[in-house]
Amino acid sequence: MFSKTKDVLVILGATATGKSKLAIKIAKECNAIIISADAYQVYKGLDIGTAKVTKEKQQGISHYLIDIKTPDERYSAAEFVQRSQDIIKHARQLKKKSIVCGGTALYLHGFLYNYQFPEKHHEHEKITQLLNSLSEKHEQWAYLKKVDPEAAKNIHPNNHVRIRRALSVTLNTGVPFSKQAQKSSLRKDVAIMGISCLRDTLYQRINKRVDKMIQQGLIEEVYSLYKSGYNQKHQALQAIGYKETLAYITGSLTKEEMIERIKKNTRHFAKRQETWFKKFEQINWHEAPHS
RNA sequence: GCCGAGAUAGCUCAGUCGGUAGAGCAGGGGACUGAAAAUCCCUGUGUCGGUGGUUCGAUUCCGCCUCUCGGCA
Repeated sequence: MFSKTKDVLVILGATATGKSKLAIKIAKECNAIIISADAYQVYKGLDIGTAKVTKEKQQGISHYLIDIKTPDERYSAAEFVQRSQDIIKHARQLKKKSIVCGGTALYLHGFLYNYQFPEKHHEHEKITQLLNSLSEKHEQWAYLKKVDPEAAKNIHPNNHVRIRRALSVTLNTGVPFSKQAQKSSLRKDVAIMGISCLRDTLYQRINKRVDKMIQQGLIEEVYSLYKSGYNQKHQALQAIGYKETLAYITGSLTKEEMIERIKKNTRHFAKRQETWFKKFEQINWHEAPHS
């Protein structure tokens, strides 16, 4: 797994394939620390629904990038890439190996291919106003086409989230969004291990895991977040398992609908993860351990 | 047992005034460079329950049969 030149192991795979457990096992054998590549395990209080590894299960292995944010804070791919970089440096000083383990594909891709994200900028007031004034369906896209035709070509007119980002970056930095992304190659210090699972089996595991989450108290967990004042406006509660449970708590879904919805959304999610991973190079695929 | 309603895609159903069918969901595929567990795109052939009849032609009309769901016994 590790070698002289590769002291970082990336473990990736769809949700519910048993990555975390495997990471701990390897970390114990190889004197490694674990860095979580997960967009939602960073949040304190989101434990059951994110399948966060408990302290006991961590078995003394240092886990990084877990519980570093409160649910009202934001987190991003750029922050992950930056922080994971720093942690690996730190680990090297301690003569430890690093395992990057998670399922947030954009983060992993950003890490592996050294994404250079645009300089952090504060959106100018004027630009925010301008963007907000472009409220009609395809107005923003038409505008993007004017300022960055290349980006407009690659982003579907309906994809308002990405259009909005492309516009914001282009207008605030003065450099077209499409020119910001530098193609770079896979970093040399990593080995990549992918955990695969047959679609049918994976879906069964997901269904089972969701039932287990409910048993373990997902609803109570979300309710307590809700009582603390967190709601669907916060990035943290957009996570699968949380948004649906919130809808149940506020009465727009029945319990059965909520559970089915969580399962379905998790299935869709797993499929999207797999689509991402097909793009990654040099993955050594391994069959998921039976659980 | 009688009366009524139904049987069409994996599911829920629409439809064809007779020219072999289409939506939603599920499922499948894809995009992705500071929200990514987000956001978005593409993708629908199935003995139209069985059988006989009318017809150039039936999933559509008629008869019978089977099954399902209501109601009455």
